[in-house]
Amino acid sequence: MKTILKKEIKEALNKIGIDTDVEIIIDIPKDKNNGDYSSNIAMQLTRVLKTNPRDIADKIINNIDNENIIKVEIAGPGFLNFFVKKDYLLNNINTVLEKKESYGKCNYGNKEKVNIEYVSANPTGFLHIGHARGASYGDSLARIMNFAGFDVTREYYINDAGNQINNLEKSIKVRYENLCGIESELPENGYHGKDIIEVAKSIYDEYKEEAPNSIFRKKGVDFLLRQIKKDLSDFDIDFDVWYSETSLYEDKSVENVLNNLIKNGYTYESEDAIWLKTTMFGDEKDRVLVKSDKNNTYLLPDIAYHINKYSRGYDNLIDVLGADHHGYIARLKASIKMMGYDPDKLDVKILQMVRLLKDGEEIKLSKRTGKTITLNELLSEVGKDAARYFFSMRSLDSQMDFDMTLATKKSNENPVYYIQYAHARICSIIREYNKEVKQLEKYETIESEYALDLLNKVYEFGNIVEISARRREPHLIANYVYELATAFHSYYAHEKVLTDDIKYTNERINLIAAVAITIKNACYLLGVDAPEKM
RNA sequence: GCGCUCGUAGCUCAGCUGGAUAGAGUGUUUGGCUACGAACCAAAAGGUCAGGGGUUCGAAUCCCUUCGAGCGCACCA
Repeated sequence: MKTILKKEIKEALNKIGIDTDVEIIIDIPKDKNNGDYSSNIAMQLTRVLKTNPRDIADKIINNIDNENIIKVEIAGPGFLNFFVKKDYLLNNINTVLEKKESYGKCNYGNKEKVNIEYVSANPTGFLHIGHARGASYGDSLARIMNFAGFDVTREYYINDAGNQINNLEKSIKVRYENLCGIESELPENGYHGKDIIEVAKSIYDEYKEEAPNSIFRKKGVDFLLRQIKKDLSDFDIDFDVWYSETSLYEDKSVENVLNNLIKNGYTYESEDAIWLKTTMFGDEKDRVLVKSDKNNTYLLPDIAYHINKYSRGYDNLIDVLGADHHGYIARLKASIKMMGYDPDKLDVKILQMVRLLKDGEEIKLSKRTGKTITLNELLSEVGKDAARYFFSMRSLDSQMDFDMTLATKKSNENPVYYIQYAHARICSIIREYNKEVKQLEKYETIESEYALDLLNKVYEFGNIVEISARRREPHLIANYVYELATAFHSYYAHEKVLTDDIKYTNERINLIAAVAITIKNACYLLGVDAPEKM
């Protein structure tokens, strides 16, 4: 409908002899007295044409003629308010029933290849609540972009090669020795969490007191990675590719990248280390690639990794990182530029920190002390749907508080139940109806304000998916589905669905069935279930 | 000190990238089940959009500045 109106306005402008490249924007006014749709085009054009916006609006109206448009009004300073026939809304009921789980899909993405990398937590411990936000965001974004017609790859980068793995190895070994009754102290940068004790225990169970030195590293990474995969899967988070940092050493990518950078003169040696001239491309200082002890910094293999992703032919790369990594973006992008790739194709999404509260007091997360709340604990205490929705509903930019006591004790206050309740209610009515839901040729009895509001919301869904994908903001879907549930609950309270009038009933059953499909699809995009009973 | 992200109702947050009277939830006050699920609906109250300047027909939104918060500013990852 928006595109029809845009075209209509464009043609009207042509008829008046106005040729402009000003984008025509169609809005849906909050107040229904201002029409079904509105445009501010006349006000936009005042700057160009230097005439009164109401005069321009008047001319446009006189040149608009479309069977779907009932009337156009000029309002306020010069808004064009369109009132349109409701047929398109009513016909949309059949569209929804026909498309079912693919209702809301579109071709906005044009099959472009997108790689989204998220979570990518080091396999040095269990996932904790801080990872949950990124996981939730990345997964929902992948679902949404996929729905919007992108060819999405979900990827997890496993940092199984760096210094932190050496620390992991040492930490496990100490815990293992403790189990064997040997006194032993954790190293300075060791991991203190109970997850490490679990790893040591599993090794002890397998080898008793005769574990060979060589196995701690591999056993540790394997054990933790297995647990990470399980936790993510319980959280309904999937990946297509698990990319190992070690493999970048094995196939010489890291070496090649280093040689390439040296060859092209982007490096220099100083104080026995190899530096990269990232300041050439906007970074605030140059960065070390190879330390004086000949070990690589994190940056070098990460460049190799990103170059690998580029060379796999993605049109767009998305990295999801925590706020504590934002200073890292500039050097990464500078490096990518040096390697001859376009850094603008890489979009780094920064998610703000989650502050964890318990009984209103802040709990500091720390891997060193091992004081964390794991993803696993979160799931068992709060539940997957409540947790997923909670993370989905806020924009990435907001720092959020997660109050465990509130989340567990008052779990019914989580808006996700409000949404699921709407879905369950509809399913319950359809069960009562106890007949097959079939498309109807005509819808003639649906006309109440509540029903039309509800239909409008259902109709909006495709548009919301597209905006959400374009802006890469899943929280728009979360807000949308909440509003849809509100529209349904309100409708439900004002109008009965099941009556003795068969035609009346059939039309309304189709209406609410379409709502249920839309709720379910939106919930799917958020990784939330839409149960039929609760 | 310098960068990034923010500051919106008592609290937690939206606000469709500049539009019409700034919206939800929660909390407070009130009304509604012998109706297809009351985990619901309806109503009231609650605002200097952190403060100050600027840009224009029009600013919570863009620019400058002050104040405040979180996070960065490693030969850590």
